[in-house]
Amino acid sequence: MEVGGRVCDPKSEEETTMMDLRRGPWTVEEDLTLVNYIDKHGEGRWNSLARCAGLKRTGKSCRLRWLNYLRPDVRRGNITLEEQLLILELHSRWGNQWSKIAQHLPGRTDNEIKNYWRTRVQKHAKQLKCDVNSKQFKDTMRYLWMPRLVERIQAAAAAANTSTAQMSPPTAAADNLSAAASSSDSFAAQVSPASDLTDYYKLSEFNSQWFDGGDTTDNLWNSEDIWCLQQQFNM
DNA sequence: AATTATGACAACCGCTTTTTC
DNA sequence: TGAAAAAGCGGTTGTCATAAT
Repeated sequence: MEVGGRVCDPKSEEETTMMDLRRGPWTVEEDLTLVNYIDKHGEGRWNSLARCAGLKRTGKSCRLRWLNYLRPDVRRGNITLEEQLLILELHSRWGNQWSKIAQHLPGRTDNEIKNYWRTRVQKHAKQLKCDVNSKQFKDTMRYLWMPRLVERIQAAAAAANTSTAQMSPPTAAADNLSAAASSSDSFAAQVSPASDLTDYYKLSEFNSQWFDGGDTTDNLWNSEDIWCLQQQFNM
């Protein structure tokens, strides 16, 4: 039997299904086996790949491990400010279409973005005691969080420019992000008529006093920010 | 120092869509 | 053209590290 260029013994397929499949975290040996096999034979046809490579894993599990962790172009490490802004913008347009969003963040996986959203963004919604899908929270993102991200990205770029002898212009990506944050076809224009935004602009003004430049990598709100927003939401 | 709570991320599950035969 | 298999996707859960008590 030949599957996707791979030759497998049909008996081994049956035997494999009879065997207990491994689950849970992958071992270094399993990772090496998978990487080496894909290096030699390419990816795809995951069920037969798992069998032929001798991995006691489902094809699904192999595919996920490869796509989310072992692929050479997977980018690891903290989500940057630019990436955060892009995620917020794209999510406001497309909702939970993680794979679609991931396509616009090279090296990031849908799983990683989904995890970011759940652990970071939804956490803020929870702190504000509002639903992550509520208009209030979306507008807060749109008119407070995203502009603040843009400010921080621009500030970081400016700082980098002044601190290096080799001046480089602001990145096109940063420009695009700024444009995205104010683009007319984006979420805000769709769901937030200007007449409804008075309160949020007030909120923005109100909170600007709290955005005093405290700088952390991924927390835009400190405890005081959260308190103030809560007061506003509870009005 | 031990225990508990929390956060981050990896992995699994169930369902839908696409591809193959 | 329809059935089966494979792939893809989003939601959920499990595991581990670290912070808090």
